[in-house]
Amino acid sequence: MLRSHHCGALNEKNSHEEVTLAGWVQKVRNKGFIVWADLRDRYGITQLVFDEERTPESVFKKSLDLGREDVIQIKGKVIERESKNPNMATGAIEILVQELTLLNAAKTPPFTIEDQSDGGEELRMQYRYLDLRRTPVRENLIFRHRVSMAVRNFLSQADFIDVETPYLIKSTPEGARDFVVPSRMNSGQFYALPQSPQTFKQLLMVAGFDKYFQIVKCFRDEDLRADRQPEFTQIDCEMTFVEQEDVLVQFEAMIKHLLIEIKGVELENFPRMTYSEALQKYGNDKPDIRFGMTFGELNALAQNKGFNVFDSQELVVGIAVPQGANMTRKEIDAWIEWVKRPQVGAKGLVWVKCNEDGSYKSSVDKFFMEEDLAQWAEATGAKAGDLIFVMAGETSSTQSQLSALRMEIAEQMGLRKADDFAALWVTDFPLLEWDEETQRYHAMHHPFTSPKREDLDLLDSDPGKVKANAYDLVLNGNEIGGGSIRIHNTRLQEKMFDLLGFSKKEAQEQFGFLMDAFQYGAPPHGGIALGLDRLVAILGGSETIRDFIAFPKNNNGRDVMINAPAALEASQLEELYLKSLPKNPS
RNA sequence: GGUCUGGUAGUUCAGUUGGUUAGAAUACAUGCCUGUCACGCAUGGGGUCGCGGGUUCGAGUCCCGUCCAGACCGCCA
Repeated sequence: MLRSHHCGALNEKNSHEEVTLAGWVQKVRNKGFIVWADLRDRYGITQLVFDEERTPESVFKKSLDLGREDVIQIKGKVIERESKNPNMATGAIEILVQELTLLNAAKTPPFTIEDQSDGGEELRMQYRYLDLRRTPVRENLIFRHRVSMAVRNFLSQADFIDVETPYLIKSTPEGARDFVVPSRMNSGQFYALPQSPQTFKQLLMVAGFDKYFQIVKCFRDEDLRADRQPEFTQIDCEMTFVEQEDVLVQFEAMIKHLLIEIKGVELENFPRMTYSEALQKYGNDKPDIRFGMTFGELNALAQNKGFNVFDSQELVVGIAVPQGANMTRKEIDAWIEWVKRPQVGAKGLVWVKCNEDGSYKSSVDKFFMEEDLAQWAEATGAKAGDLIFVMAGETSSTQSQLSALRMEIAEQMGLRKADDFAALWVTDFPLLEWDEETQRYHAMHHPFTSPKREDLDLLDSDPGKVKANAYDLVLNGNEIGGGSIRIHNTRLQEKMFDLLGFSKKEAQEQFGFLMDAFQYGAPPHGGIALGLDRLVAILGGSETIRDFIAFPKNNNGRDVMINAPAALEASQLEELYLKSLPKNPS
């Protein structure tokens, strides 16, 4: 062993002990007659002292050459400090060094390895192995480890079995774009990386595994976001002989367990909200319910009163901003500009100030009486001192625009607190979604989701109205999981593919194995998949999953450290039966 | 595919209306310092102002294009 202790271990009780330590030089403070060096490892920092009088001369001389991030080993004696540092775990002691070995000298790193680094995002990603030495980044990964272990322990104790499923599978046209991998042994053919182990876990249910889980990488070739990476980790679960209620109860218990174990927070029972209720009240199928500002529909109150902008629209809807009445005209205008940005895309914003004295002042005073505005206040739940923002337009876009405004206002008012947690289930999603572009239905969840029994008749007459046995788990306004009760009947599955525009032949080619399996005694089953990256980030108080991934990709899906993706040599392309492409001039 | 913001010293940033030799902090180097711990003090080196073009007597600054980064919209069964 190169060390007897780690750098967070020693305190007064170890005084006079001879120890051997190894680690990285965090910082050197040279006072002339005496040199201190902070020695760092994963566990902490221990101060080394080199002294003209008490350290052998050759060792003292060597200490003058120590630089940041040098890897060293020292032997010395634990002594009490003359001036102690109460802010450090090891602040009462230091090591009087007798021997110093430079194990590996380090170049000066391009940014400081401190909690508050001077390095920017891009540079730290390029030298991610240095960034990972920083305490906050290291602790994020250790935090992830704790969450992941808590999940494993919980599920294992609940009789779930961890089964690995293949990464080299088959591309399917449904859903996200696939990452594909050319096959050398099968010319012109390609594997695809799984977007989810969906069909495999269903086959495990057919195989009788009863309860399965896997913490597994999934891959989607779509554009990135702060909360989306092309490869990400799911807590993938499936259960046999269950109905929707069983799945919700099981995984609500898991999330509650995690919150207690990881954050010491006890959650109330999760509210249940239907998809349509979520849209009506929050304009969003993943509402943040930690604060109010719920939607108030104003169609009946605001239409046909002479204000043309409202009259022709499908939906007039408002929210009450608490204590918003004292906003200045300039601040209100800034919000109007904000919603008009192309990312939000609203045409405008009507405002009503609910003054403390019970009077109302609005941007539409010409068209509405105070009595009208008082009714709006009631419909949106606005109290004296609040401000009402109103939007009008086509239902779904207006809902999402007002929702964007609601979230941004809450963010700026500090209502989205990182250490405040509220989860809910969103249920009764539509089974299908009409896609204007391709003029056909898409599965809202995925093609294996079962329709609600009471809606089976609608499958032929009005498929768009069919509700699914599908549910999402929402935490603090983020979708952290989604699942469904699956189809386990061949005929229903065939019907589903038919609705989605698959020919019999296509369905057979792509999912024949699954429909075959359903004919050999497939039990009723269902499950859920939770995004581990997002879950960890939110529990850790962030919505940026990159901070909780050891080696994440950047905005363009690149790993700037290893510089991937990259071009292939012509010989390699040939071997894979791929034509060589013109090289990117960069 | 689109919108917005940014790109100036190793790093993080400032740089006014277009006008002298482009600054600060930090990091780095050298020296000093008898208990530092964000040590202190002094000195020093360090710049293709992302790249290309244009306007102008003159461009870090204005215009066009382009590349890179970040956030978002589309997309994400």
